[in-house]
Amino acid sequence: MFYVQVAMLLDPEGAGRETLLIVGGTPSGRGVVTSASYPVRAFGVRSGMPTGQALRLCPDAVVVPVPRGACLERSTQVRAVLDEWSPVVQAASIDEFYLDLSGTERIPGYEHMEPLAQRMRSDVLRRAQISVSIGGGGTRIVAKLATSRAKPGGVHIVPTGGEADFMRQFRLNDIPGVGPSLGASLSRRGLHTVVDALEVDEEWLVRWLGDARGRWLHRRIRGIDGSSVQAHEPRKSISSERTFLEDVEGDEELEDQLFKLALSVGHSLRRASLRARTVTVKLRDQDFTTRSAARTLDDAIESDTALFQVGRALLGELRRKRRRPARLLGIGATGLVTAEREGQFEIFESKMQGERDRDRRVNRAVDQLRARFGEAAVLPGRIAGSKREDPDLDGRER
DNA sequence: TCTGGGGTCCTAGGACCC
DNA sequence: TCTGGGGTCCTAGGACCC
Repeated sequence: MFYVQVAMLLDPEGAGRETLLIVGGTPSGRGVVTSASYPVRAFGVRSGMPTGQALRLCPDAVVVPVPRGACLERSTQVRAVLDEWSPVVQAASIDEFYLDLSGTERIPGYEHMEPLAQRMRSDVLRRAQISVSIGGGGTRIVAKLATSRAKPGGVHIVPTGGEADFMRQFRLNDIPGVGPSLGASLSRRGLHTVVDALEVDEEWLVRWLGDARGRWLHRRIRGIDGSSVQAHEPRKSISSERTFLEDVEGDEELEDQLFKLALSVGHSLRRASLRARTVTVKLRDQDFTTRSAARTLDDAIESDTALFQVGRALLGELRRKRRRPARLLGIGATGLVTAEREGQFEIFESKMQGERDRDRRVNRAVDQLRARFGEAAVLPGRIAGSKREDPDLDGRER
């Protein structure tokens, strides 16, 4: 419900008054449902569903776009409150956090956790205006499933020692990590519920699902989860992609689009003081075939131009292999290293193949100008050329 | 009913190294 | 003289999550 709550807070007179609210892409475009209010879900609307289909199920629903910036802001606020309640808070997504309360169990028993979680919930609601659900348990997987029992807007604590019993009520599809594919393959073997799967020896799960997955499921359905709560996991990738309103055929237009995406990824990299060693380009053809091409460089890069140059070569490879109108184009950066640490090895500037120090300085200067005077203050020639008549740009800004 | 955008993790095969 | 074994890195694709 996070996206729906933020959309309602953002527009109290409009979306805030709607009971039947869908947050997601426009029905005329190519959007899907990101989230929907509970009354809309009663019509069978689910997230990920094409907005057009959702509106056929619930014709009176109002669709609003995803308020991305506001969601990020609100997520930060929620986290700030949670940080006061637990020394270790891990953000699992924009609207999901794990808190490690180890140590507090010495105070009293689990009965203590229920009122604690209730106070936490009230605090988040009061200070961030977001209603959260809280689940508690001895492992991450149990806590997560407990949260699903707590919804909407409540608390569910699984007592210590009650984990295995708690798991028995779920279907295998409910287990996080069991998606459509694994679910179907379990279903084919007659396994639908946790109770079904508890009957099966680990050896058979391994034989059916492979070593890693078999052992993983065997532990998971017993509520066992080896992973711990980590406060600040470093980012592993930064990407930007776009589904076009209409499929794009021309190579030149694709390159223009790629350039814009590269600007966005470059900006995110520099803001996070990161550089990337690997660049990946993703292309989805008209028939939904999705392909990608990647290249790893000797030196990590952070400038828009370097990202674009590598990306353009990769896009060329993909287009040579298969030439169809493109539905989606994306560019991603992985193999991330912090800009400071990587910088220590830049002894021989002239040997750099990816980008020059000059590229970096130009990009950082442009970032600063944009931060001060707005996004349109400085535009690359490639984009500015087509915007010469843009009324938003007066002479000073150009 | 045509299918978003931001991510993480896993796997399999090939190149390469000692 | 038919063709070891262990390891890392890279690429492409796919499953899965919110």
